[in-house]
Amino acid sequence: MKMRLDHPNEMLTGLTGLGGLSQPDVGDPDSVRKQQSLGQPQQDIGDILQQIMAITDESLDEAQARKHALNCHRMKPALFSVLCEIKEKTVLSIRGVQEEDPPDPQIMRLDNMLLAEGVSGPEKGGGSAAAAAAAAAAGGSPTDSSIEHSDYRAKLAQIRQIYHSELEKYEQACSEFTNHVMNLLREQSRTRPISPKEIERMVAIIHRKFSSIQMQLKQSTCEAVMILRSRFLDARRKRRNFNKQATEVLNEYFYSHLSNPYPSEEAKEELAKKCGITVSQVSNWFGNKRIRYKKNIGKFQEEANLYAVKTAVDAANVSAQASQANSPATPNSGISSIPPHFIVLLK
DNA sequence: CGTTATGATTGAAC
DNA sequence: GTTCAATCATAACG
Repeated sequence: MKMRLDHPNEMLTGLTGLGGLSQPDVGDPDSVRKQQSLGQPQQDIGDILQQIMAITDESLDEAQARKHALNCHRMKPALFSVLCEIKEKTVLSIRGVQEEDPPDPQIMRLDNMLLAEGVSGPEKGGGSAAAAAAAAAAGGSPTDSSIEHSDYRAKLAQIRQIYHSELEKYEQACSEFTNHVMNLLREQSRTRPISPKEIERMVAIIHRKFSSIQMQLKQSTCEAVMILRSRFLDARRKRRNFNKQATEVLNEYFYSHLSNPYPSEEAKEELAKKCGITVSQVSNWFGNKRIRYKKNIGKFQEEANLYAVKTAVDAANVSAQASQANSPATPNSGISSIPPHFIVLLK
């Protein structure tokens, strides 16, 4: 199975666009420069670009020094307060882009499924519980089914491992990136006003972006699990016949209740226990048997006679004992020739 | 091989 | 929910 997982870096590039979004143009380096040369004629843009392009490693120190000088400029506090004022006015327009919806229904759905499948959640113990339940549902003799499912479990564990390592990677990348951005903002807050709310908003944006990637991961993991399930757990692919004794028991019941071959829930449970199969398998068997018997009664005649004799003997024994004990029991089982309305009266 | 038997699944019906 | 009918996919058989 191939897991299509997008690399975190891809979204990092996408995030930069979002980060700048709706950010008022009050604090870029350009405006700082303008503050410094407030009284002088406007500098040519080309000039500035030239300066930027001319920056080299050696000039970085110089730039740092200039920045420091800027911070210590006597006009700085006053300008900063002006910026704060502007910001105060524009901050109103920023609001309203804040509505959140933390309980994303889709991610909840995926989470639930991964949990049910044993991919997320507790280690091995919980993981094999789902597999064990599936094994029980698949039925068959317990000897060979465990071998098949060990393969399944190994594959599931593999998916699980990939899922968790990817998840961890994403989380690490997310916190790293968040830290980076926060540091950047904190650094910038020395030259432009940045409210804690803004930082919060930024962090929220980052987290949202990362959680959308997480959802992709969860989605593809779910897909992989579903494929695995259909490959290994689709019992149709590895059908095993019931053992002889089980079919014996089922046939016995079927032909001894031929007039009404519909076992009740309790009867099904008992048959299931006797045959070492599940209740739904019993239901399947009776469903198949009824339709196939009806379709070609002739073909089953021999079988019917065989079991009829068998149960007739049993019934004879039972009724003999019963009639010996007390009142004549109703030989209601077997190929009863008593009309339905009499049976009703006898109940 | 092809054929038949058989357990499971699916979709419609009640 | 169950049952029927058709169908699928495999096992068992010759």
